Amino acid sequence: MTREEKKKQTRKAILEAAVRLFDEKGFEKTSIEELAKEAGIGKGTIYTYFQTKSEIFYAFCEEQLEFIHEELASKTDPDAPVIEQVMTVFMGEFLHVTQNPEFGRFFMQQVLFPPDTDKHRSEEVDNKWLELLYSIYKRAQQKNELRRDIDLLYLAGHFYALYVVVVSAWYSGRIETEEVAPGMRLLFTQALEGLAPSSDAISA
Amino acid sequence: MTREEKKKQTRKAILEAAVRLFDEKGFEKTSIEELAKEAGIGKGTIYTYFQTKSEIFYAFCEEQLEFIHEELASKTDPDAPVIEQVMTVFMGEFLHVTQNPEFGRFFMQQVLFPPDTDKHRSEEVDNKWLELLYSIYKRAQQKNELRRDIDLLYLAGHFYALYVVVVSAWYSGRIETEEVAPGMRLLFTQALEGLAPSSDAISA
DNA sequence: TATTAATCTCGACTGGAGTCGACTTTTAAC
DNA sequence: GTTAAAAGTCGACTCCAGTCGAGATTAATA
Repeated sequence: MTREEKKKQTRKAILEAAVRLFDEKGFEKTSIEELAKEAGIGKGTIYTYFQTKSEIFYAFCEEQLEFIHEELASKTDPDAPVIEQVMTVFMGEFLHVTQNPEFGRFFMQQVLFPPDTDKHRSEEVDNKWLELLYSIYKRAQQKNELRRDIDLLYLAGHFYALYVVVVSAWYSGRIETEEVAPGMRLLFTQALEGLAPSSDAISA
Repeated sequence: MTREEKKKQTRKAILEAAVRLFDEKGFEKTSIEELAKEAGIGKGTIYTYFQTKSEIFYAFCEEQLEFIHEELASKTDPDAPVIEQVMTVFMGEFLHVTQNPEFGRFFMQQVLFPPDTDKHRSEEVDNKWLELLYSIYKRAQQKNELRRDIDLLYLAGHFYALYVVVVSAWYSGRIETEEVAPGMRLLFTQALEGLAPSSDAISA
């Protein structure tokens, strides 16, 4: 069907224009009208493909996620201590997200505290992450690096929480870029000393 | 000076109008023009008192914080176990922040990931919280409920991180309202089992 | 191919945040 | 008290996200 194909092409054209413009001028400074022009269509047409500007943003994130996921999956050594794997993943994410700080800020805001309309979208993004992290935690549990009586979700939540607060501290200007990695490592270590099965097992 | 006084009055009038309208219709649905009308001044005048709409929001937060702070300070029993004190504070904050979910969502977004222009403002809000929490952690360290070799900032960051991730889970619809308190308690307990000085000291 | 229904496209339009410069009020100097 | 400058007030204006309905394009039927 010619019609279906055309729709897919148009959708792709919008997304490609979005990648180009968001990368160049950031999300907030790119207007829908510009985006439409860049994609070679009318403004109103955008809204038959995406309901809001932020929905375009989510689609954009999914593309980026796909990319960074592959990179990270290949970078992490499944036999390294869990803290190293988690550091690799989160530092990779941090560097990627803050490459364009404006984009990253919006990304964090939307994923952590989505408006009702975007809940579903933000959940999908989250789930992709959880998949990647679950495999790390599960393996660590099997290797007895992490307590087995803790639910994977709470394990994931615990580490994720620490990551978020570090990124937040960076955005608030409370820590500098070079303090991010050591700060994160310190928090993870603190967490591990409690999360580890035996009392005085792991330490920095 | 009559002029100074007048300015203070006008500022107060704007803030009072803001409290009324934000409370009634939420932040995003209150337009500056309405706000100006309610305060009995012109739209442009608002901008001589506050640079952006979100700055009005921060001033509003400071008022709210003042209020909830007093309430929480009186509610927390300094002799209770640290986990109880922390639960009281964060659950109090959670209930307050999510009383108007739209407001709370915006609040969390702005305080955690402020745009450059609002960094200073968001820091002030944070610092007020840290003051309250520091006193709890410090006392707990003295009572040997918390490890003494951990910097207060990292202690605070650790608990705060867990609070944030729970609120985020609630906003993302991953947990229901009645799961917030037990979820938070579970995470705090996990954290404590590592943060506590001796190996098997505290447990749920 | 002609006709009609369904679908898609568009840009003029609405409403709200933030700007700007003309206008008004206060202060201060004489 | 007059007047000039400084400070404050205002709403018309710009810019942008999102809406809407009129017009164009495609699909389906005969």
